[in-house]
Amino acid sequence: MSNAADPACLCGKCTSCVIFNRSVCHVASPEAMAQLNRISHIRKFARGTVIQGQGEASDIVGNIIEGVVKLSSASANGDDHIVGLLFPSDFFGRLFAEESRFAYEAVTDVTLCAMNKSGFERFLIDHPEVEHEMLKAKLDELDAVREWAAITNGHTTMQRVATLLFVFSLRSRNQRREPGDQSSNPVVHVPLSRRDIADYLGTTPETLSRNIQTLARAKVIRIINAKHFELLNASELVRHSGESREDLERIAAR
Amino acid sequence: MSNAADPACLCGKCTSCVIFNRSVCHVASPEAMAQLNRISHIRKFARGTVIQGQGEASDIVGNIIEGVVKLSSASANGDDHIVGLLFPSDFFGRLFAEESRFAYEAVTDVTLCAMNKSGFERFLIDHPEVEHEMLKAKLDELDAVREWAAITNGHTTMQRVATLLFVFSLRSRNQRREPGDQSSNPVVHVPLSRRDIADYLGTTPETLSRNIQTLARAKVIRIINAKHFELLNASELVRHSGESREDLERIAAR
DNA sequence: CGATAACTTGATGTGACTCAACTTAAGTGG
DNA sequence: CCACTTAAGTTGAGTCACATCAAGTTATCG
Repeated sequence: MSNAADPACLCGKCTSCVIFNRSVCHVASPEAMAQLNRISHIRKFARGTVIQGQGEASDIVGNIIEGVVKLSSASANGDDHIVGLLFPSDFFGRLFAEESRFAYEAVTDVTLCAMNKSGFERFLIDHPEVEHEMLKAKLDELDAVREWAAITNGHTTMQRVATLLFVFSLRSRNQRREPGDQSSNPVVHVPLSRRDIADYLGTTPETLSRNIQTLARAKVIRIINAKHFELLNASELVRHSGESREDLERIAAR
Repeated sequence: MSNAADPACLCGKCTSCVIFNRSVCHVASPEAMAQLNRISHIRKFARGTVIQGQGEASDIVGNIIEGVVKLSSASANGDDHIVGLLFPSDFFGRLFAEESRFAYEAVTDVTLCAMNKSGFERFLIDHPEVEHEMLKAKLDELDAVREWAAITNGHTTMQRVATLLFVFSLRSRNQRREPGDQSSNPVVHVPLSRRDIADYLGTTPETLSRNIQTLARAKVIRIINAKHFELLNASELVRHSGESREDLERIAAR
């Protein structure tokens, strides 16, 4: 296990990292990289695992390497709402706080580049250039969360559904097609259950289903299976979203 | 105008700052304070002024000393939504971005401790301890925005109205009463128009008005005038909000 | 292959938006 | 300082999108 080519070997872990360019790590100096290599370790969580419960003491942070994590908040009356989704290269966990206000749950199988929270906090003090990058990332995230809040607030369910589908289509643009799929149209992969999508959009599974079926009947999309859709008419989808294409692309970009 | 006691004199501006303790400035060293004193200046904006338009190049940043600023986003179809409110000691403006995604508008008369954006960005590079404080503040803000999004998403209009009133009551707890007000009950001051409140809560002025009147008929509040309410029954208001008191206090705290 | 969960479809009720009239407050100029 | 104007807020009636309850259908997994 001391082979330098072995991805599990600490020595080369970060240099072969698939999300390196998009994570905060890319500004780290060689010395900082070596230290990150020392304090980080790969951890995997199965789909459905609650990585961190709401209100629990937060002790791990890190970057998502693979999979999707949902951030949710349960209110007093019991119903919980998804307040965010984290994708590969997104930073995971809550720095500089005793506990997490939100629950983190693996929506798919998840691979994490995990670090001890206080260990990483100490690292940041020594490496302001990484903390600077972290601040920039969080400012972008703040804008994105506000933008998403504006969408879920002021739009119809159909507009939200169309927005989500289009944004996911842009995100999964460069992913491989489903096996056996011959079409030249883009395939949108939404790795969430209907319930999770509904929670994220602030609606119910029933209403969500109706809207998806309506889009399918209108030949805007074709339902391949519960989590895959063929995009038949992108501009119609944009029209249904009520947003301009530029705005949608900006949302997807983050 | 070179008198050291003169608040307009640069020399003593920051040391007499009323929001110093709550702003990021409080971690600045004496040397850093001197530099902040040099690059900052007080600016005032009249109620209704658009301090920065959506998509405009952002050139000024700073702290709000007095007043309320609304952050809003207008979508393609024209309707705009308030995605945030900024209060005294909150940081204003968008660092590390060419333009602002949102419009900043003075909801009341506003006093700002303004700085040139790139000037402050350069200052942060030299003073990582302030940038660190900025990161912590933004992480708190991120949680608060997500929490608010969860509230506006999954609750009825009445619950949102009650939440807003209660949170504002906690915020204005230590403010002076309206002149001539004899009651011992707390007075909630909401310095926003019905339209602005409606935009913030994701509803319409009509529906908002109906809910406020319902609360008044139920003797939960008494309407003093359009922007002032006497809080007659706090626990009933909490009950209407659908949130636990602790959650509401946490939201108000930020 | 049977059991359980996820998803879809249908029928029904209602909260909130819309359109419209009215009332009250806030500015403005004579 | 008061009449006039205009904006802000309230109230009412009608409609509709969406939630809810319920049943059926299709996946998923042991």
